[in-house]
Amino acid sequence: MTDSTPRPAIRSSRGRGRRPADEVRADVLRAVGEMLLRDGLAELSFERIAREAGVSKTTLYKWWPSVGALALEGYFHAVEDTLAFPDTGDIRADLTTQLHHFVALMTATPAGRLLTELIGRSQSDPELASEYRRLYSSGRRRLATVRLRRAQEAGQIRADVPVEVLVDQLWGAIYHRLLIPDEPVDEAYADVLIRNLFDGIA
Amino acid sequence: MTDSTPRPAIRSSRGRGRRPADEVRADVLRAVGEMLLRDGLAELSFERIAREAGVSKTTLYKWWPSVGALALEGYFHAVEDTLAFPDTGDIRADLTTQLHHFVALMTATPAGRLLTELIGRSQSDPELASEYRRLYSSGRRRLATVRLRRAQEAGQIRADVPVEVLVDQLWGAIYHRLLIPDEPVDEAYADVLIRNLFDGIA
Amino acid sequence: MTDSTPRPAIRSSRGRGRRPADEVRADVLRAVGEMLLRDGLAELSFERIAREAGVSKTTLYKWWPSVGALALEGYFHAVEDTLAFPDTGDIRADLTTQLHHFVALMTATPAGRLLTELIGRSQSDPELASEYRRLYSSGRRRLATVRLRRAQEAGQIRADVPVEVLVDQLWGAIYHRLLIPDEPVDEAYADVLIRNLFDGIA
Amino acid sequence: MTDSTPRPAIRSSRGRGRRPADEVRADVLRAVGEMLLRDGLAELSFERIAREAGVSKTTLYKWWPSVGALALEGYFHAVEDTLAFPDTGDIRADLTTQLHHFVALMTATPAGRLLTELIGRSQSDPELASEYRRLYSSGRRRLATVRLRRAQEAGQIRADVPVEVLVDQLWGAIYHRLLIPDEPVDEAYADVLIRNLFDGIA
DNA sequence: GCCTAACCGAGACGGTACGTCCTGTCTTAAG
DNA sequence: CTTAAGACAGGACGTACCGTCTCGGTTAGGC
Repeated sequence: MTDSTPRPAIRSSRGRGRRPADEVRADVLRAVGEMLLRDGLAELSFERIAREAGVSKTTLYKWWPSVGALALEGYFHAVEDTLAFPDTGDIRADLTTQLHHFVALMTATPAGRLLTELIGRSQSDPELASEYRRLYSSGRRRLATVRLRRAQEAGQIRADVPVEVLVDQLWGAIYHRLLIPDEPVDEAYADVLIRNLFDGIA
Repeated sequence: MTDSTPRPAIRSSRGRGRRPADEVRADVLRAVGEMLLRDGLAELSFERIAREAGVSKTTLYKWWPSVGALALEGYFHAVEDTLAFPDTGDIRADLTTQLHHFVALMTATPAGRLLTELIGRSQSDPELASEYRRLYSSGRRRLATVRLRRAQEAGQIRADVPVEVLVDQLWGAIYHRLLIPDEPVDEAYADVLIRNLFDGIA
Repeated sequence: MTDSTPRPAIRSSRGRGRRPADEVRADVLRAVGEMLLRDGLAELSFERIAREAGVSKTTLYKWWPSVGALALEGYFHAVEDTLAFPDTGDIRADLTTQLHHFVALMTATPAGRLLTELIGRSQSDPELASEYRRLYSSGRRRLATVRLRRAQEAGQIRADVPVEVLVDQLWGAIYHRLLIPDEPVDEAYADVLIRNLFDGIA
Repeated sequence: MTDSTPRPAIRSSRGRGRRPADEVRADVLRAVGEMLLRDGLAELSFERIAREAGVSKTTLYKWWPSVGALALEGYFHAVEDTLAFPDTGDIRADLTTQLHHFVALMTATPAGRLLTELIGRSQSDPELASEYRRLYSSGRRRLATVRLRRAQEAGQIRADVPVEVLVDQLWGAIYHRLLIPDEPVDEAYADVLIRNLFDGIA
């Protein structure tokens, strides 16, 4: 970490020759992170990123297939949302803890807006879509299913329940309200989600 | 549906003066509908719509606040997906029927892609977002909550369950898989959604 | 003169029905005069005039063939440059007087810029060109030739000199410097113009 | 003049990347020249030029400050009116020769209309005005004054005559009739201009 | 003094151009 | 030979204006 000053494009000299790839990547991701938090995904473009990061468009096109894909990487660089899944042995308590954290992250930090913007853009950016899907399936969804399956083995969830579906009915339900925000998202809402599933609604 | 030929702006005569507003609106919506089904939302732009509908950009900007908002109206003009909610008295059967229809619409017709693209774009188009929210809350979501509340009064759903949340845990769960398509969406999936809620998972 | 208040478009009511033609014309010319003096000819357009004068475009198109033609009329309404030609019997003195006045008008008042702008626009606006030519030939040019011809009859100018050419070599020379302003225009310049012609340059 | 076919953008292939600057400039000037001779200055616009030259608007805006400025350059590219000033030792004969050529150029070729249109537009296009002034002062006006000053040193013109003024009273007088065309412009007219000055009119 | 036709205002309409921004490809120069 | 720098063709943006036209009202002229 020799050079982490903000440096909003002072460079200006240093000629045009080759620079170490890692240095360039770092510059790009730092700039994208800043821009995401400052202006949101909508304002992002290869053009602006190149200008702000002091990097040529050629380089960006070489390493990232679309603005969205680059934004996704910049998002993780900037947000670093570590949603570790607790395991106290009580699945219902652990789910409550986790969903409360998730709701807080989505509603009280910039991560919420960025995430919905990323999902939004992925509807028309195939590169972003597949990358996002990859990260999501191997990340958040997997963490959840692993923990749920352990609870199933412990007899806290019925054996004939496909646990992946629970992910949709818990986190997916929250995403639904984030993406079409006509109803509030808060901890009470998360509690109801859990209660409905565990106690049944009949 | 007597006239579905492409018809790339035959008009061509009739001078340039004012035309009856209704005629113009009809031309626009017809063109947008065709373009949506043919190319998808991503290819849509005021510029292209104006060209294809034989309408001036000024007119478009006067009546619609954003491409997305216009696309939304064109979507309903083209798709007209009437998802009436059945009421046989058995809520669980009715939900199954409705969700099966919904799944079919989303996976077997162009409506699915258009819908997710619209939700996607609404993440960065406030005009589209508020219009979509308005239609959604007063449309699909309301139809569902009304039916669910009736079931609640009939004692088929526990009284302390806020029925709006069920919308998120049924349709919202489906939207989740449509928007982040890493797991399949089919009738069996819909059945599990219903079973989990009615029977509970514990 | 019942209503000569500035009135920058207060109207706002009074409905839409027919108004006396003279009242409308007066409103238009007043507004055009103001706009010309304020912004110059380049900023003028039927659209803006209609807005500022509280008059409909239909009316403007009905009475004036082009913006330039309307501007020309508005110019005379606003500037009212009465360049009467003196006649003391001494043509050289009278020319000096007249040219000094002309130079002053062109360099010290807005009339100069407006006039060159009008001549400029007339190069691409045939309606303005012919109207301007008509006014010019029957106005300034005629006043000058009449006075010059009288001097010729009085023996102050050689009989074989076509006096119309003198207009070009006096006022025309000044126009030249006004239209391609690479040399100064002042009273000394006017004096030299007269001296060159009367004394010869050989 | 081997290639004067219209050629409405044959290129069409070659992708979209950067092209050698000289090639692009040449395409632009050729197209502008053709358009000027075909349609005149009034029909010229950045939009049309871009379309016809197969060049992007960005490029035009980068290199030329206004349509007029580009037209001026295109004019010289197309017309190439070399009005060399003869020097036979007899200034009066040389002036006659030169003015006859000038009159012919202005009345018998498209150059005349283009020139007056350019001067016209320069009244409301500062970029064009300053560029035109620069070219005019360092070109035609300078050629004339240089030749006139030499005649003055040779005693053919009185020493106290500021020769720049003669330019206004000869060419300027012609411009006057070109710009406000209410009197004819021909060789006889040119002769009178010279006679009036050299012989005096008194 | 009433009615109706002529006319006006308001402004929507199809177009064209503006000047800016961004995309994805390509060239040139520097290292 | 890679990188930076950025020019290039293309296309969309949102705005302004043009000249034509529709619509709704008002007023004035004919009765």
